[in-house]
Amino acid sequence: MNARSDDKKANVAEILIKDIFSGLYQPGDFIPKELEICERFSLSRSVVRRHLSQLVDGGIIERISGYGSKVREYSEWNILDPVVTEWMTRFAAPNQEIQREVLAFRLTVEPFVAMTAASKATAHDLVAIEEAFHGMGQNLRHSESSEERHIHTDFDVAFHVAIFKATHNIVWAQLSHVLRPSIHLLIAESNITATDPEQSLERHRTLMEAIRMRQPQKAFHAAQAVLEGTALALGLDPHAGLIQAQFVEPSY
Amino acid sequence: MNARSDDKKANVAEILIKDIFSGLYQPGDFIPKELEICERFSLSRSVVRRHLSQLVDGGIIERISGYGSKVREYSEWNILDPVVTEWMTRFAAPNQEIQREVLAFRLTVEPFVAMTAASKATAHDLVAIEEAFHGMGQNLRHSESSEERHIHTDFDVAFHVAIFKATHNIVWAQLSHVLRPSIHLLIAESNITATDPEQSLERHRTLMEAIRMRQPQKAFHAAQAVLEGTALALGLDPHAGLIQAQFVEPSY
DNA sequence: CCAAAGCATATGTTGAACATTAAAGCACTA
DNA sequence: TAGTGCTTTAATGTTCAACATATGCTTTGG
Repeated sequence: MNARSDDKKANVAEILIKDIFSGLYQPGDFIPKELEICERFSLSRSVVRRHLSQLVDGGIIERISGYGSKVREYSEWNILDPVVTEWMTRFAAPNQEIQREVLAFRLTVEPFVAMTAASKATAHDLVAIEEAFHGMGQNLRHSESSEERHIHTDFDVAFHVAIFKATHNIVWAQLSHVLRPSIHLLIAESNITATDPEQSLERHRTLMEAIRMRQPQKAFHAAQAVLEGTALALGLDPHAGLIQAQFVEPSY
Repeated sequence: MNARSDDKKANVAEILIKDIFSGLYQPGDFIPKELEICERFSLSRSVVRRHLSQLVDGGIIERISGYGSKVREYSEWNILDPVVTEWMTRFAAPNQEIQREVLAFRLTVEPFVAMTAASKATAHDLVAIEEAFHGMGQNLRHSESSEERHIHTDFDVAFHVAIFKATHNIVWAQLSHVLRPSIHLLIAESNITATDPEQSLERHRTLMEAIRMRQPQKAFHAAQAVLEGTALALGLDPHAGLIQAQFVEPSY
């Protein structure tokens, strides 16, 4: 009877996810059987099965009828599933490998998104972007407590998502929803280790102004600069696996 | 007592999806209540609820406790969810609007993927791409029966997926899984109406060679050419709602 | 020694009872 | 008569228990 079994409201899916992320259950391993989980958390089979099916939907586990539930290889996980990215944000923050992959993807995609936004953004979009930016500035100045930092991070995420939406393309808008937790993860991590938050804010301002002034190419480079700043704050090499720089320069 | 109610094995989720795609239930409308569905298809509430929750996961419907299930706006749909793309592939084929959206999605994304693949592809990746390409060529020459055409389509899909994988980025690789059904849809449709399959094959070869020769810019344009060919075969305007054209043209 | 039948166990499916929520109708009051 | 609050009604949400099916292991017969 540990602390867990007393908490009737415990989200079994999240507890299992934590155990999987921590390495207690590794790919190939089998997690406890349904009835064991039922007994341990004093839950009915229905609720346990519903939670387990969340893990199945996320590609985390594979259920073998009459045998058990096996943890799948990391490459099989649906990391684009909003539920999974949410879990990753909350429970797998220290995983450098995944951070690097997500950052590489964003470095490929976000400059292009910013460029599109620069040519498509309406006044309404600019309002959203500007509000997020001002929120970042406000909470930057007195970011003593961890709570203040959290608010700053929220505005930072809102800033990036607003740019995705300003493309007025349903695909990018959808991707922003999916990437949202990942963006949150990267920002939260980088803000902790950020050496110069003022400079980061200035990079964001440059990006915002480029979009406002309808300067796609400038927006492209400004977005790159923002993400490179994030990469440096994380101690990652921003140029690992990048190619679009050589693509853009000729157009100057 | 229509034909449907006799088919006990009818997949309720798919039937509802078909009705929604056909416009019988439009965004804002309410679909039939659980018990009505139960009676109409002679199914228990458990199975009906499980199917309805699939639609909820896909963002297709919103369930309001004590009231009903409302069809959500198209923009709310999780078109990146593999299940949803699968449905779109199978039930929305005649829907030009959705085809256009899917094509716009790929036209936005695949040139970037090809570009990344050109700088990242290993010899092993090239083998996969080349095998798919040769498979396309083989089944192009004697594509009399519909079965032969099906094989050709499979190789075509494999070709595009192999390029996604060649980026060696887990996010792009995941996106290829998600896009797979959509790619299949577009290719199958375009192959039927294709006026010049030889020319299409040649465009694929150009793309493959660009990746092999590590020429990111050439790969970018080659991927665009392939997709524009697909668009023309579908009778769609490849430049409708696209933005990267203005980005690419300066580099000519 | 091998193979087929049987057993034990774990997951899959179903139906019913009960709980919760939201809209609509009704009565009471200012 | 308009408005407020309670009751009713009908839908969705939750839980439980019984039964069905699949898998691995054991036993038994040749």
